[in-house]
Amino acid sequence: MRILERLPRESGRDYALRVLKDNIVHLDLAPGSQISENELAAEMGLSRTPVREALIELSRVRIVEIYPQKKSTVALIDYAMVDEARFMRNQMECAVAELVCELATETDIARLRECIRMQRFNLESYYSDSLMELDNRFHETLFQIARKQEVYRLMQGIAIHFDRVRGMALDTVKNHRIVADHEMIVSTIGSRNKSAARALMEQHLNRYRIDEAGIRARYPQYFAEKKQA
Amino acid sequence: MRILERLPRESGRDYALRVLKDNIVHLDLAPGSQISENELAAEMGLSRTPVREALIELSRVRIVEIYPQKKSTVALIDYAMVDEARFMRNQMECAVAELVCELATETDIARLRECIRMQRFNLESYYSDSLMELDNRFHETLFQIARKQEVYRLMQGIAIHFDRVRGMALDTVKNHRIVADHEMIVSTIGSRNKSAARALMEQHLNRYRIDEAGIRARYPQYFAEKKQA
DNA sequence: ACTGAAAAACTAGCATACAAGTTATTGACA
DNA sequence: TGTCAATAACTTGTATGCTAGTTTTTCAGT
Repeated sequence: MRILERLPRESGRDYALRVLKDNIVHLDLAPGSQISENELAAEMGLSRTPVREALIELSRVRIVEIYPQKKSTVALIDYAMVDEARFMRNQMECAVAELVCELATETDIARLRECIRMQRFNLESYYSDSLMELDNRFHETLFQIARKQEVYRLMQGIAIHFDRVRGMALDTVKNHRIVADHEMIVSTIGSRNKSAARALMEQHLNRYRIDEAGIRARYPQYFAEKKQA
Repeated sequence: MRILERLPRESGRDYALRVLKDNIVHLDLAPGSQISENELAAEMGLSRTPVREALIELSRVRIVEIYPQKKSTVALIDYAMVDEARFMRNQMECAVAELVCELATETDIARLRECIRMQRFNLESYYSDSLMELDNRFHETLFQIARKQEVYRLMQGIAIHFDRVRGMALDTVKNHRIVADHEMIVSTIGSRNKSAARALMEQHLNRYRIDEAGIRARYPQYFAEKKQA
């Protein structure tokens, strides 16, 4: 497991959460692998309590499974879960895009353009690692403008299912395409064209579609059996 | 505070959660009131640990606010929060209604009709307390048919903000209206009419609109100041 | 070598003790 | 009576011990 640096005034619980999430999305804690409060606590230099609290929180979004008195595991990849995360994001982002057309002030739009400027800069300097971060910031800003920050937070909670498979995909998303999308979206927001904004957002989110079958073929042991309906 | 009966194999944490939620929505734990892990634990006959875990979970949906080393409080009513909960529900329910038109089998539709049958029975026998429960079951069934159960669970998490003000409203929703809505919705689902199902669902959810100003006037001390944007 | 039961080594849930920080109280002094 | 500092009484965060349940291991008996 990769142990991150603990931030200045970060609580033990938040630290444990951050470390666990990082290791889960990067597959250092493999899907299906068993995890133990004791071991994790020892590795992070904490006691069981904050680690346990973090695990409980992760189990709420079904990325960790706790079997009382037996064991806890990192959840296997369940495409039903991934689909729910994507579905929720699609619906909320599109609705937010429309709302932003109504609500955005000139200052708001300037903030969005600033996001995009940083993304462009990032593209040219080939630090493509952090583009995802800037991408997230752009979308979060949209939710802020629409006054739907809590919805964004909840969404991010289950988004970890999606993020985990995103990292496994072979064909990475073309980054310049993403930034170009952002520019068009902001432009339609500026012209207050709700239906266009929604349509562009829908198209934009579709770029993140991933090759489920390909990943499943390469890592069959990471996948849960499809449940019967 | 109202202490509920502990269920057979219910964990301490789940029990604490249930008791806390119940007391929060029924205002026995008033908005803004201070709560202490120690006191709550004593009242429920538990130790701090499970109570604390429950409080952490409630703080995730911002219905409880934890100020480390200072105090914890029941959140004041924040209409921004209520709006987010309603927004999320509206969007997801409408999208799910469309999905159900595609996915519902005859068996699924029979399940929905059974829900409605029980609601009708309930209407006639004037046990109107539990109609909300049956109403919830109907909507949850829709999410199950659409294979979006986790989305439903997340939604229910912040729905507590909405439920709390719902109980404070003077003019109660006309119950027979709700059941009639359900019947029309199922009927459009049966005919696979997506746009009609969405429209009916939107109309249906609008029946839950509440008189914000009226409640605020009666219970000003329960409300948070409006934040500056 | 195989079977099966006892025992040891795990698991997470819960209780409790302590630490670190904040607030309320007390009481001396002006 | 009023001020202010010491202190006591809270708060939540974390560590640790104990309980109850499950799994694994051990080892006797065949």
